[in-house]
Amino acid sequence: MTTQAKRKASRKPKSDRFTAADVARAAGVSISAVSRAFTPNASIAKGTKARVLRAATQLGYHPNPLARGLITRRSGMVALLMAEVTNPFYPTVLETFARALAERDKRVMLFTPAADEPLEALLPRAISYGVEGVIITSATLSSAMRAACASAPVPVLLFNRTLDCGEISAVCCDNEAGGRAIAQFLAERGRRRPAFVAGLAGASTSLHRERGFTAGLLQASLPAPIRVEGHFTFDGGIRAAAQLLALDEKPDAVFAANDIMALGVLDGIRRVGGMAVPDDIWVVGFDDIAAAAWPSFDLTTFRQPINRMVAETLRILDSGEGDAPASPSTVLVPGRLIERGSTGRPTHLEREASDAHTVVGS
Amino acid sequence: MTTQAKRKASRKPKSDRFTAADVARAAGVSISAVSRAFTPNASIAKGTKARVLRAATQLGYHPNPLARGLITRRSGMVALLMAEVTNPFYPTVLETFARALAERDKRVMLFTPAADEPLEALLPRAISYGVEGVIITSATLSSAMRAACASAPVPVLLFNRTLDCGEISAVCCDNEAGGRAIAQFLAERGRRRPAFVAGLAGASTSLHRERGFTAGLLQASLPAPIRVEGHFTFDGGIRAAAQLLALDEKPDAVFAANDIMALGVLDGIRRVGGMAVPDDIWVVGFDDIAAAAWPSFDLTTFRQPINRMVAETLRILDSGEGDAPASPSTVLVPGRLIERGSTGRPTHLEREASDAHTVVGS
DNA sequence: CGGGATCTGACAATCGCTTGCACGAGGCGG
DNA sequence: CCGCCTCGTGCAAGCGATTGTCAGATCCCG
Repeated sequence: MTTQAKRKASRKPKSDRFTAADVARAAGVSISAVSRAFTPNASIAKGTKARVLRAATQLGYHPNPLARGLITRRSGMVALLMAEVTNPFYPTVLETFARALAERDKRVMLFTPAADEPLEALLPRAISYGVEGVIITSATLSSAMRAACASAPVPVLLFNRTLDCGEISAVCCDNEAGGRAIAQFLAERGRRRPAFVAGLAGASTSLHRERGFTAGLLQASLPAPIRVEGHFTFDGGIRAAAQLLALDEKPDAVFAANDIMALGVLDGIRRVGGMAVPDDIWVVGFDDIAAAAWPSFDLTTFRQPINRMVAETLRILDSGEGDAPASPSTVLVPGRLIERGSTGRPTHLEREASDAHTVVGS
Repeated sequence: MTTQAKRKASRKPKSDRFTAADVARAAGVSISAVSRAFTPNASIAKGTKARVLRAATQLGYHPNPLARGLITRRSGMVALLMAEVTNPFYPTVLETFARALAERDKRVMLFTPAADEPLEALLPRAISYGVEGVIITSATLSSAMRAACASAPVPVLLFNRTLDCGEISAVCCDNEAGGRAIAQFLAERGRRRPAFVAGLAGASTSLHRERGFTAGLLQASLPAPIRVEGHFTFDGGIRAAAQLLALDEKPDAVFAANDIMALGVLDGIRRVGGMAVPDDIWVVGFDDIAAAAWPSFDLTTFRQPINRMVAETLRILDSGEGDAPASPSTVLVPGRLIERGSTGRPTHLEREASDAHTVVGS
């Protein structure tokens, strides 16, 4: 009663939300009981739990994540450090994470490094929010950052990149296998002068894709690829195409380390003129972003299984929440080559025509 | 000393982070003083504040946002409810918000509605995290949602959509003016049979752009546009193009309610064949996403000033944090027509050639 | 039918911080 | 030179939850 009076007297109504005390009163139990009702396998009688939950539902009560996080250090939030939002691959990743976490009743907190700000400044901030884990998708990692990650009080995970030192867990598409698959594919189809458009210098993704690609070519008795830089951007791809087509001995196949560059390469080739895809030159990307499937591009690419990668990431995160932070593990998820028009596969229109057995006049 | 011993003896080291108590000890003041040092215009002597801040910097201390949020209800987080992450316009918005908020030392918490989940279920969850504001970018708003927003204990803002009832604040590009500008532009350049590709039925953006477009056409003594639906998606744009080109009297200009549909329209036109852009038909979009500028598309579009829109949104958010939640306001930010090849402007290549006065052989 | 083992739920301390309140120290005018 | 007002500070009571501890209720079995 006093509490109620006090609550009423308090100037601000605070919020219309109910607290554990309200639920406790409604269910005729103590606050602890309410807490336990919401704590998995806590010591509470089945009947009491049911009563509490019913009252809670009726009042629309949910435990306050902030208050809970203050004590348990588990706030129901996961930090996502993401730098390259301009690459369409990452928004998809972001969305997949958000949905997958929402299913576990967790939220994603986004950290985007400012231009001048080093990544490692973000980590303590994220941790101070009591996040349950940190997922990093940034292309390169300074060694200072590496150390900070390894000694963080919460699990830190790398997504779509790996680290040679086995200090930090990582989930990644099998980039090397992908590069090799592409090399093999191109070799089998009779391509003889391959080129590679690299991404950023320090990025493991670009590195591993290139390594696999080169190895695969070698295995097929082809020369190492002509190599140009594309900086992981569309414009970089355009410039790369210009460079490649300015060569005396032009390549007959280009593998760009990601889709956005590959699209740039396609546009660059069109712009320069004189060579046509796929008649004179083939183009292959990596990621399988939505635009790769657009008719204008119809880009052959290596699909990264985002769903599986996200699922693996969260699995590791969950397993790392025990007291002993599970020893760092690196998970490589296999991808898949998606064959489209940029490597000679009939375009939609032609496919439809050839698929149509009852086509008039055939 | 005793405290220190206790801290050491405590089983879990909790975290290596320091608390206000540590800083207080280091600076030789009380915990309250530390708190006040970090509270803008709190009653604290200048010297004390400096001493505290120095100690804090030395220890790398930052107030715990969770604990602070528990009391003040201001956790330094802003919720972003965003449904359509597949439209490349929104990742850019997301990033802009993240950066702008980071400058104010705030974070963005992302809420993505699950397929079956109605938007209004997300709002209480967001509020329970003590967010300082909620920004909604979802296309349509149920009336239940509207009511929930209006009575929320924190400022709720609509981004890139407006509501006729003036209950909720909104920041939006001036869509109607944009539609009108496009109509005027097409009319002046001699287009005579306009078409409009609509987005989603209930979306204010599509509605207002269409209204402005139709009004502008009327003003220029042109007929109302032929109208097809595109559902705001690339594939929808492709289908819309097919529909339009199947007509007996084909349009000579298409305005799609957003860029992603416009790109689809371009690809659809190519695929159907028989008509060329811009020789036979013009295409205009809305948003100015990155892909609109790609040479393959070279799409004329109406640019939304994301930076200004985000700035306005945060301004309203800040102003709404006083006790009296400022009366709902709707801000319309002007956009700008970006003329490119899809409406007859010379392509990059041609521009470069004509710009180059010293071109060999000219 | 009674005693001990097993549960269950209440009490209270705690997480890290904010803030109303009271109090002591100065500054100033009278 | 004194009292009053102001300013700065520390104390302590929370914010809304979790959780170890412990007393009372329940239950089983001899």
